[in-house]
This record gives sequence, structure tokens and C-alpha cells, in this order.
Amino acid sequence: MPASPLILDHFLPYRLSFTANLVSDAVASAYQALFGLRIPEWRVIAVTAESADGITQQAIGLKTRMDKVTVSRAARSLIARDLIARTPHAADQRSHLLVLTNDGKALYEAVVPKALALEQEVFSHFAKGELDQFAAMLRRIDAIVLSGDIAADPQSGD
Amino acid sequence: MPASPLILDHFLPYRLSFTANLVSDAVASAYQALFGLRIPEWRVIAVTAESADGITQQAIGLKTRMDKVTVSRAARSLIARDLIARTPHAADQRSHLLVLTNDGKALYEAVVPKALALEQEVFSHFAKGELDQFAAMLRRIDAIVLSGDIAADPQSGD
DNA sequence: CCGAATTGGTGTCAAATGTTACTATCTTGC
DNA sequence: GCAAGATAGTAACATTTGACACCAATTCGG
Repeated sequence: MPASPLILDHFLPYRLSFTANLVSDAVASAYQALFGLRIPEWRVIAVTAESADGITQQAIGLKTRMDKVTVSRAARSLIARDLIARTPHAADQRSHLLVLTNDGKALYEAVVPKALALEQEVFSHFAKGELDQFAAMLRRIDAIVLSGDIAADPQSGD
Repeated sequence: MPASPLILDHFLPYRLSFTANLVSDAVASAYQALFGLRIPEWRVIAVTAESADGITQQAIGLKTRMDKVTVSRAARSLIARDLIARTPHAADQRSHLLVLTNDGKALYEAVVPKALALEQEVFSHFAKGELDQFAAMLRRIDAIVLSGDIAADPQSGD
């Protein structure tokens, strides 16, 4: 019989998706189990924590490529749990700046080491140089896809 | 003000997910536009094409890590469009083997070059050695996550 | 200034995906 | 061989996610 071409198995977009989903599922269920956070919520917390002066929902969406509706829902949920709060946006009454509450900061401080440990668990098997190169590849791919607008829609899944 | 830690931005699971979704969205919308195929459908066709003697839905699910329900739905849709067909499974009446119809083969033959062209468009910017190493990294990550069962659930998105 | 066009954000709805329960078949222990 | 448990696949349900429409506030052209 003719050897099968095995297109899919060697198709990089497929392999990339496959691996990313594998890792995402692992990370997502850990966050959920440990902190009751879903991926979009964790992302909002992380990005907000990284923005000393507060950040708008729109900016979060741009940075993480999450749909603005997804960001909106995550924000509402986090506000309800008093992990983030809204402060008025001086120059624009429609908008507001998200900031972490004290509880939010505490949660963030608790999540980060766990996240890093999880990352460690998967990626400690690799040499530093390999990881750097891998990360660099990912960013180069981002740049290519984003510049050459082959297509672009929002997304999900850590 | 203290420089933000930028955890998320350097967090490999996040970067991996980010890039994979970017690429997936591009590929998915191309398949949809060109052939009216969704990702799970394309995967079923590809895997079936690569299986000279037919393949069960369960085997497809195992190989691609798609949920068996997702596979079921994709198969139904493809059968309705006469792209694949079911042949009886000699040893097991519950199961059946999926095979491509002539239309399915024709479609497959049409999709493959387009898929490769799309892959080319994104990845031609890299040296062969880089790509090989990148693909190898992905497979090593797969192995780590799958062996150390940090977590494992089905998934989606090409 | 004032209407037209934009933009930040949310409510509402449709599409997609996973979960659970179920049917039919198969396998195993006895 | 036959009851008890496993397995292939599907149906029905719940949840998640994105698309679209909308409101309030802002900006811009004149």
C-alpha cells in the first residue's frame, strides 16, 4: 500500500495548535482548581497588575487579543469578587481604568509563583538557549501573521 | 514607579497559546473561505486520507485529541456532503471505518497544496534548521505534558 | 457650537464545544 | 452461554465564546 503522506502530522499550524492546547488545558485546569480563575480572568488580573496606573478594558483586549466582550465579562466577574475595581478615567467618561484591589493584589502575588512553577514543570526539561530560541520563534511568527494580515480574529485558551 | 513584572508577556504557556491562536485563526478562516471546511472537518479528512484502510472515529479522536463528540459531528457533516463514507467494521458492529469518497479524495487533493502554501506563507521566513528544531520542541513538549499527566482534556482550534 | 461619525463598554443572540446520559454492541468471568 | 462491565457512537443538555446591535460619551468637520 502507498505510504500515507501524513500531511497533518507534519503540518506546523496543526502541531502548534495541538501543543498549545495541551499546555493550555493543563494550565487552565490548574488555575481553576487552585484559584477559581478562568483564563480570561487570570489574564485580566495579570495585565492589570502589570499596569501601574490602571488600564482600560480596550487596552487589555488589544494586548491579549481577547474579544472585548470576553474582557468585559471577565472584568465584571472580577469586580463582583472584589479583585479589581474601576477608577474613573479622567479624560473620558465612557471609559474607566481597571486597578487591582488589595485582594486582587494578594491573589496575583499568590498566583504568580504557582504559574511559574507550572511553567517550570513543563519547560525545565529544556536548556535556556532552547527556550529563548523557542520564545523568539513564537514572537517572530506573531509578527509575520500580524503584519501580513493573512487573517485576524480574536481568540481564547491559555 | 516600579517597572511592571510583565509576567504574562514572558509566560511561555501564554505566548504559545497566543501564537497558536493567531495561526489557527488565519488557517481556519482560509479553510472556511476556500473549501467550506471547519477545522475538525479538515482534520477528519486529513487523517482519513492518511489511513489507507479506513479509520474509526475513536482512532481519529485519539490521534488528534479531539473530543469524540466533535469527531462525530464532523463525520456526520462530511457524510452528509458525501466527502467521506462509512464502511462496516468487520470485527465490530458498533464501529465502522471511515474512508474518503471520490469527492473527498478530490477535495483532499485540492486542500493539501493550499494548506502547504499557507504554511509556507508563514514559515518561509525561517531557516529549515530553525523549523526542524521548533517542531522538535513542540513534540518534546507534547511528550512531557502527556507523560507527566499534569492535566489532560480534549480540545480544539487549528 | 452642533450634527455626523467614532469609540468604550454591555446586552442579546447565535454558533461552537464540552459533559452527561443513553443505546447498541462487544468482552469477560464464571 | 449469560450476566456484568466495558466500549463506539449519538442525543440532549449546559457552558463557553464570539458576532451583532445598541447606548452613552467623545471627537471632528463645518
